[in-house]
Amino acid sequence: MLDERKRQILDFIIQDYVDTAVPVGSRTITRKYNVGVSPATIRNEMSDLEALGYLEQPHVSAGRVPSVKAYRLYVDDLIAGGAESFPRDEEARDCFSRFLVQQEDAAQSAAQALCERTRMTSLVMMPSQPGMRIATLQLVPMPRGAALLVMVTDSGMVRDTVLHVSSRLDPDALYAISRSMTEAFSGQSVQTVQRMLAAYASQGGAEQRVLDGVRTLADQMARQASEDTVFVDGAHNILNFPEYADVQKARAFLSVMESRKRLLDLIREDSSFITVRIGDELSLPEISDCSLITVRFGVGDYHGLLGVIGPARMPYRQTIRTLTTISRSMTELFSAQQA
Amino acid sequence: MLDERKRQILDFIIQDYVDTAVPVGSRTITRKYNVGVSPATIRNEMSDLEALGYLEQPHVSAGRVPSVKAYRLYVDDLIAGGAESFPRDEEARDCFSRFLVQQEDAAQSAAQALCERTRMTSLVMMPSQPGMRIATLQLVPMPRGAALLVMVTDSGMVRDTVLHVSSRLDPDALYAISRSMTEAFSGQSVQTVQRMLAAYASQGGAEQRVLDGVRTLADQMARQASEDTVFVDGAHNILNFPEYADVQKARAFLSVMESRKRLLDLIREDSSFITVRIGDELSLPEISDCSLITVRFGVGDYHGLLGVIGPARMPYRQTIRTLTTISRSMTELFSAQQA
DNA sequence: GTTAGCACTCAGTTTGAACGAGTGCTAACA
DNA sequence: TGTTAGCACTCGTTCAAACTGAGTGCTAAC
Repeated sequence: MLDERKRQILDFIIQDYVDTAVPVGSRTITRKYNVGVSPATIRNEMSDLEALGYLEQPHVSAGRVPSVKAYRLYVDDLIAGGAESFPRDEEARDCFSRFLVQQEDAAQSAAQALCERTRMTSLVMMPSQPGMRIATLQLVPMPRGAALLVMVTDSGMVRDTVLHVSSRLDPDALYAISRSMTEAFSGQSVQTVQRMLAAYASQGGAEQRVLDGVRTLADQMARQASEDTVFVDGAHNILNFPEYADVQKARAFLSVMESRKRLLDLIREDSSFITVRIGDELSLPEISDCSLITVRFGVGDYHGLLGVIGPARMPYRQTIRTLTTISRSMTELFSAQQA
Repeated sequence: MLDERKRQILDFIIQDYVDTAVPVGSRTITRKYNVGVSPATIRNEMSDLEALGYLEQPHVSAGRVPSVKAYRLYVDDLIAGGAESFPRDEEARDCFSRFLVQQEDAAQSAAQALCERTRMTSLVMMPSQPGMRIATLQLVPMPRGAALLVMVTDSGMVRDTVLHVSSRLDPDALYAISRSMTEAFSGQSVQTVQRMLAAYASQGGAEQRVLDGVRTLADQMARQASEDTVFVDGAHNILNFPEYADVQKARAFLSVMESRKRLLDLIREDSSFITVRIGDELSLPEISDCSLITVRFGVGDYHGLLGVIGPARMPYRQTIRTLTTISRSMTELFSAQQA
C-alpha cells in the first residue's frame, strides 16, 4: 500500500516529531536523515501521504504532523514485529522486594516504577475479585489494651484495623478468640459475613467491638471486591510536555486522572495483551491528543492491567518495552505468590 | 501606629485582593466597601500605607497589593484575637473512622481532609520516634503456605510483610513461633533488633525466612523512626490559582512539594501552636509568593504538624480555622489511642 | 481634613509591517 | 517517468508603534 520510500519518510517524520514536538518540514528531513532525494521530492511524497491521511498540516506554511492513522500504522507494525524481542530486565525485578508483598503494595511500586522509567503518567488496575472468601481472622496484641484485627482472604488480600478490646485479655485469650473467629468465618465470602453481622445489634462490650471490627473490614473488602481499583502515579508529569504548556489543558488532564470512573471507562474494554489507543480512539476530549498503552499482567483468572498515558507523540517502542518488562515482573511475582 | 481608618482600608484591600487576585484601586474600595470618603481620600491613605511598607504597587498605574508586612499584621492580629474562638466541628471527627486507626492512615486522611476543605496543598508531618520499641511480633496464617508477619511497636506503629514459611506449619505452630519471637524481641528497640539480626548469616529454611522478615520490618521501622515522615496532598491544586498560570512556576512549585528534604526544611523549625510564614519568610525562591500555615497536633512527647501551603493571598482566617479544627480531631484521636 | 479635577504614567491590547519557514506548482532535466 | 531547481504564495511569528483605560499624584477649592 505504501511504497518503501513513503514508508521510510513517514517513519522519519514520526521519529522527528516524537523527538521535537515541532511540525516536520521537507528540508528538515533531508538535513537530518539521509533519504538521498531533494526537499522537492520529499514534498511530493509528503503531499501524497497527506492525501492518504497519514499526515496533517496545522496550517499551510507549517511542516507536517503525523495523524492518528500514522501512529496506528507505526504501532501496529511495532507490536506485530517486535513483540517477542522485549528482553528481561533484572533491575525491574528489584523494584519489588525479594519478599512477597501485598498486592496493593506491588501495584503501587509498579506504578512508581513505570512513571519513573517513562516520565509519563502510569496506571495500574487491580481486577475485582467477586468470589473472595475469608481465610483467616486474627487479633494481634497491641499496647494499652488495643489489638490489631487482621483479616486475610484466600486470594491473599490483607486488611487490618485497630480495636480497643480489654487490657485483661492476654495474648493467649486473643489467640483463642482468633481461632474461633477463623473457624466461624473461614471459607465464607465477605458478602456473607457482611450479612451475618448486619443482624447483630450493637450492644457494647469487647466482643461487640471485635465483631464491629470484622464488619468494618468485611465492608472494606466487599467494596474492594466488587469494583476494580486503580492506582495512578506521575499525573503531574504531563506538565513536562509542551503540548500541555497551557494550564487549562493540564488541569483538564489532571481532572481526568483523578476521576476513577473516567479512568475505568478508558481502561476497561480490551482483551489482548497489548492495547494502544491513540488520540480520538480514547473518546475523551480532554485527552484527545494523548495515547494510552495498556498491557496485561497476572496469571489464570487473576490479572490486571498496567498502563501509561502520555502525548500521542510518545516513544512507543520504548514505552511498550518498559510496560512489558514490568508486566512480566508482576506476573512472576503473583505466580510465586500462588505457588 | 496605624489609625482606625488606615487600618480599615488596609483590611479592605487585603480582603479584596484575597478574593480577586487583582491589584486593588482606590475607586474599587469606594465602590465595594462603605468607607464614607471619596477615592481621592483613599488614595492619600493608600499613599501613606505604601510609605509605611504595607502596600506595594506592581507598577505606577496599577492598584495596590498587600505586602508581606501587611499580611503579617493581619495574621498576627487574627491569631492574637481569635485563637479561642475556633469552634468544634463534628463533621471533622467523622473524617476519621470511629474505630481507632493506624497513625499513617490517620495522617493521610487528615491530609485529604485538609486539602478538600482548603482547596490548597496540605502537609502532614509525623514526628520521628527515636525510642521506639517492639511490642509484638505475630505470624498470621495465609493461604498456600504463606504467613503475614506483623510487627507492632509500643507506640502503636504497625508494619507487615508476607513470607513464605512452610505449608506444614499450622496456625498453632505459627502462634507458638510468634510467642517465642515476641518474648525474644519485646521491649527491644528496633535498632537493637537490627543489630541482633545482622549477625545471622542467611542459611535458608523457614526459620531463616521468618528472621529475614523480622529484619526487613525492623529496617523499615528504623528508617521511619530516625526520620520524620511527611505526607503531601493536593499539590496540583496550585494550578487553580491565577498566580500559577505559568506552567514553569507550577512545575517549580510541584518539584518543591516532591522533595521531602526541602519540605522538611520548610516545616521544621517552629515551636508555637500556630505558625504562619509568608512569602520571603519561607526562604525558598520557588514558593516566594506562597504562605505556609502550620499547626501542631498530638499530646505529650508525641506530636506532629499539619500544614497548608497556598498563595500568600489566601483566606487566612478560614484556613487557620480548618487547620485548628483538624488538629483538634487528630489530637483527640491520639489521646484516645494512648488511653 | 476632604474632595473634584486634571495631567500623567504605564501595562495591556490592537494594529500593521517585516520575516521566514514551508508549501505547491511549473518547467526543465536525466 | 521520476527528480529537481526555482519561484510565487501562504500564514504564523515577531516586533514596534499606536491606542486604551485603569489608576495615581498633585493642586486648588471647599
